[in-house]
Amino acid sequence: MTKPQTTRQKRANGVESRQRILDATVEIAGERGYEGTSIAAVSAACGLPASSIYWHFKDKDDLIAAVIERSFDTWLAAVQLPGEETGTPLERVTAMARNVAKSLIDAPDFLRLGLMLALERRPAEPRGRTMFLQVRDIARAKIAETAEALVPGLDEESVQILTTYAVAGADGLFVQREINGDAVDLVAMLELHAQLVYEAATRMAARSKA
Amino acid sequence: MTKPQTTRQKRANGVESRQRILDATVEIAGERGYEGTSIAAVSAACGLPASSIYWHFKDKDDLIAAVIERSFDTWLAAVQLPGEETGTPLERVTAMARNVAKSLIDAPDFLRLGLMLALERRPAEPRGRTMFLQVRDIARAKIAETAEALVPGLDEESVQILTTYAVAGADGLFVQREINGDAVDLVAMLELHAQLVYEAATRMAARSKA
DNA sequence: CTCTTGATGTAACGCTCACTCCAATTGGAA
DNA sequence: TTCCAATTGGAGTGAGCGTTACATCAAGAG
Repeated sequence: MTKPQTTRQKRANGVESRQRILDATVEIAGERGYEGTSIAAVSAACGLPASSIYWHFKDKDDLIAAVIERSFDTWLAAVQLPGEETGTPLERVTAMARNVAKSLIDAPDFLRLGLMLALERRPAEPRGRTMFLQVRDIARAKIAETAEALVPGLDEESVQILTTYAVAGADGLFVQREINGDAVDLVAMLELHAQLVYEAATRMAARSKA
Repeated sequence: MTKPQTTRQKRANGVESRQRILDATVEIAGERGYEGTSIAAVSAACGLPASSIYWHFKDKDDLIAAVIERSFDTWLAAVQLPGEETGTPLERVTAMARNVAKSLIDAPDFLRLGLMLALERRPAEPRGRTMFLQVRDIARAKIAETAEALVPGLDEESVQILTTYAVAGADGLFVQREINGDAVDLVAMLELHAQLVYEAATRMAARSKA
């Protein structure tokens, strides 16, 4: 997900410029969506001319995809930081939810922009949308994995249902917070969500064994 | 929400034209979002020139707001149709969730376009977004009302938490279905959601009494 | 028939869009 | 010093945007 540094490049501020362009883009795209993100606006926000943007990125599609990629890296780093891997299964699930909540508060750009792209269905699907769905599947797979590890005895279908429900709850609560702002206590809500999902999981596992 | 028919107007197809414009707009806006919805595209889709669109609607903002308004009416009619008002509280909540699921499958435009508008945060907020948030609060109030009626003993804060969680689950599951298509059984997932919310509610009520 | 009003058709307006061309600058390599 | 390649600056492209002006048409009213 990060560029290999084959040749040392200190002489010009190319790398820094690239970051500044991405910073400006994630801000604007997170506010106005794909179509609403104009190259002129990005240029004004980062202080670099349009030609520089097109030197660093092939086209607008490429720029948006790069933003998704980088903001996913940021979010993934935030969500994986404190690896609380001790305690009861319920405690571990709750800690996981708390991490997700904090990371979504600290780095909301990834999910906000991603959901906007995901809801749009234009004829020629932009690369950014595909990229979002791909990295989202990675997160989904990790959740499924965790479910199987912490709640033994779950059949395949139950895991799928629980995973879908878990992701949906996170998405929905995130949307609520985006709409209502700090009035929504994302940490508390996601902890509640984790608890409810965990209970549903244990019940499904018990039913599956019987 | 609907126009009063003061004078009979049979001579020209004005009312029908208005509907055709709204139909075309909801289709395009549901695919491409606010900025992606061009008057030219709407004009091509409904077969009427741009001037007709501007005769029926003040500007693009007005057009999108009208689409939100009409699709909310459609959705509200769908969700209120079969008034299952008998049975245990859990059965009633589940029936309610089933109605919501069916209505979202039959008339997804309202929520899809609304969520897209809600996630966007442009400087000059479009009327369509405000309209969506308003009608969404209506739905939210109805859920809170139902919670208090079916689960007595809930304090104010618990009602707010439960309502937020209930709406978030519906939003999130809807998004999942928009992304993954028919692979997501929206009816089953929302029934599960209703069950989990109901159990959480009874537990909160019990804890509140103690 | 004429007059009025609702509605459509045609053609443009000024502006912004994504994108390109190319000259200028910059700093390390030779 | 000369050269080269990585960037930047700025002007410009045609296409599309939202919106408007205005002529035109259909039909009920007088």
